[in-house]
Amino acid sequence: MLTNMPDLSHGGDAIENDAAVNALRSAVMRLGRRLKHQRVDESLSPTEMSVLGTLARCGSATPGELARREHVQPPSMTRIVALLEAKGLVRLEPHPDDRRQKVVSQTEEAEAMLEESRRRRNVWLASLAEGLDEDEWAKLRAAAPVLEKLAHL
Amino acid sequence: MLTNMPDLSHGGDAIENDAAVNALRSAVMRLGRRLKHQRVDESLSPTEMSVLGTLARCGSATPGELARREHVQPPSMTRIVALLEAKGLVRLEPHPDDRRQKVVSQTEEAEAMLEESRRRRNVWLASLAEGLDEDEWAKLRAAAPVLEKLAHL
DNA sequence: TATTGTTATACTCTATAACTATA
DNA sequence: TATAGTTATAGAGTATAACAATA
Repeated sequence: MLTNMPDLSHGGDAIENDAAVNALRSAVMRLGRRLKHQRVDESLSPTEMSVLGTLARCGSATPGELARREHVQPPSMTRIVALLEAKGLVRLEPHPDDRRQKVVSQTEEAEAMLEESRRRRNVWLASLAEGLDEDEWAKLRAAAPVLEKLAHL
Repeated sequence: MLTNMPDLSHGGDAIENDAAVNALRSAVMRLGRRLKHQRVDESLSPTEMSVLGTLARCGSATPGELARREHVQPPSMTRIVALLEAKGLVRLEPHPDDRRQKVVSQTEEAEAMLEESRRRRNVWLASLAEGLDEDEWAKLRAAAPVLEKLAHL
């Protein structure tokens, strides 16, 4: 009896890809938990950080866009944006064309905080670097953009 | 004023490594959320799946070992193991040498379920494959073991 | 009538603290 | 006295359902 592998259109690496996805899945879950603990700012959840990162890249976005981007339901994003606003990290303005929507953008405080957060992450990075050799780091650097693409595919 | 980069011992890729970690962090958070939704078995949490995966690789382990491996506190692992046992996916036996400890191992049902889960993941994989080219998959395959190493470093 | 965002509520997962049993 | 595991409890984060306002 033949194994039931997917018939991927681009070639014969289906089995290797499957093994990679297996490894990825478990690594992503575990790393996610560690990242939660390694929080740079104790008062900011991972998703809040991620939203700030998105705003830093995109400038501004509506709550709905942010919810889709972060793969979170709209009510959850309402709460997250409200918390960020209460901390003075985002600003909410009315949408110019559609009075149902709002426009969320980051404040100067957020920008400063992201800079500080980057500095602190470097400490964690340096401690991790002990355990990886240069070849492993190279593989990580090469895969990072692919993982990002995968995350919002 | 000089930027405050960490002084990594192995060479001059500190800046690239930092960028990679940034990308990794946000990708891991987002992918984690998507994986939660893409659950193969609706009744199994990501950590439960991860524990089964560990048992499949290691044969058996004590609750304490599993907790350390999954980066979860002992009480959480107690609950997870109890749920898995209730579903008939793991078996608990007394430790041969130490009557405080227990030995957790997977059942035949778990093995069958993991096989089915692998099959279903392939469907998801195939749909994702549309968005990645062969070069990107190659980078992912190369990085997968490094991510696993990072996850339990 | 469809869409954006919000409110109210409940659920899932994990953590901390206190406890039991064994080493 | 220290360690493995458990019980009880609380908290964080997210989801679903029902609703309001606007398109």
